Amino acid sequence: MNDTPRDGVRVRFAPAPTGYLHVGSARAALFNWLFARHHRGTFILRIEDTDAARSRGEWIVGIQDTLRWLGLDWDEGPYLQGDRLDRYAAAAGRLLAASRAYECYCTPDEVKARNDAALAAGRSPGYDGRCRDLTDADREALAAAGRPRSIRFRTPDTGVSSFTDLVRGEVSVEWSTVADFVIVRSDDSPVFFLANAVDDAEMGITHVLRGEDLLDSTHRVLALREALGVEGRLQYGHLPLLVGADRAKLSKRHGAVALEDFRDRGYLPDALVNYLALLGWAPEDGQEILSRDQLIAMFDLDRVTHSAAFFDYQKLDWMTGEYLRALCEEELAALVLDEARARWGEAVDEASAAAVARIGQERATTVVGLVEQADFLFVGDDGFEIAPDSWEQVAATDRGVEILDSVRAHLGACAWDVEVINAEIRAALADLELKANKRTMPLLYAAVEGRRAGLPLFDAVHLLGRERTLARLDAACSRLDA
RNA sequence: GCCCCCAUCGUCUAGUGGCCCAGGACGCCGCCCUUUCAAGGCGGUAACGGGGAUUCGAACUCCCCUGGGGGCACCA
Repeated sequence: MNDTPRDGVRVRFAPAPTGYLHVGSARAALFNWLFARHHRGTFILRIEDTDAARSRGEWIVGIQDTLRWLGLDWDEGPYLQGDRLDRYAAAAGRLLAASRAYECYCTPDEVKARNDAALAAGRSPGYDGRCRDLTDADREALAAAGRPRSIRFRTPDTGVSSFTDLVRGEVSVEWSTVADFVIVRSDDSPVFFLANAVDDAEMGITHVLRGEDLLDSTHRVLALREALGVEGRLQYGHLPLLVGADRAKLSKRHGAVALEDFRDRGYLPDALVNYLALLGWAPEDGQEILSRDQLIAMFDLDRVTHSAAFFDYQKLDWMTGEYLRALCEEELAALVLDEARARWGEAVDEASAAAVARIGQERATTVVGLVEQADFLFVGDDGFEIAPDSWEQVAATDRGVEILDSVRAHLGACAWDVEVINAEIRAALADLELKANKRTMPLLYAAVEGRRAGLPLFDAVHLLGRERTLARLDAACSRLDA
């Protein structure tokens, strides 16, 4: 597959292991992956675990599992920043020696208090530079007094920082509005900016694609690279944010945002990848259903959009349905079996699952939704019940008792074949001069499937078996009669 | 408070000065099909935030306003 020479693209996905993989991060990972694959470059996974207080080993594992589930394979890594602390310390030392950084003895609480005060007074927050020009004597005194020491990067006082964003074009800011920032904590651990700049340089990263929420921090990282004397060029591209219904950055309160949630709800990785790719990017020809290979072939940063995108669960559902319906019977049967066993235990047999897949495929939207429609089949007879709202709507059916009785009689001794069942039920209704339509059928659906709408009734009855079907018809009948 | 980014149907978007009284997709509405509900087919509703400027001509260029979002941590 790869006899074409690489053009040297090296990108990375660098999540902090402080929680599950957020769908917004996954989208960023996907764009990096697509970019790398499109250019036959290298996709690197790097774990930014410099925040010891929030990082957890289990998340490192979880993020990798989820990336694999999504099908985003990486070529290098995972590199853990926790394994590379000496490099960051060395870099900090160089910055200190060159006076590009300085030791700061303000505590986080003090800085925060001063920021709050500034804000309250109508001034801008941001480090006020108190420790910027300390003398050696000052530092000795502060250290002797037992004050903790962090290291801050000295940002330029004047001038403009500017870079060409891969998706937005020229982006610039006045240095005077950018405050000095901490690069090494008082416990000597490196902060994101430092580790990030050092690693991108040492790992030979060529392009960085990340969320727009990191746009402002780019100037600071670029300044760090410059101060560190990094040679190679690094190009940044900032992707539009994913937002919820209120247009705010997508978060937990908007619904499912953890990738595991999508997996648990029966979404397909291919469908999710396809949908995510269309959030902030569109192919030239407007086609929407795209395979991974097509995405890779067509992906182009020039076609990344600039404004925030609303994560539309409805469209995701539609797209998932498209993929489900395109699956072959065996593939869908396997998914149904897994989901049914997750819901109803190992007792669920393969044949039933396969049957559900076969009769439900053309109506499927999600695997979970499909299996829910088949609950009537998997639930034990003592556990079967008719959904209250369905019963309510169906209980008023004209001549309900007669219908149930008639159907019961026709199904009592006929051959057990879908087509025969079909004919018998129609005959049962014909006896009453009724037809199989939306006025009569919902009652039967409710009686047999526990809901007024669901999998095709004749197949459902066939799968359920005569005995169980008759019992349910009886139960519904006596309930209606009461 | 300051800084940055963004601005086409409800939503995702196409559109880079005339092909646009703006195209596609999801959703929604209607019809058809039909054993329910879906799925499917057909049709419909619906948008260039406002104001200037440039131009023979602006959704597309520039400016202002407005609106939305993001950032300003010893989080990333």
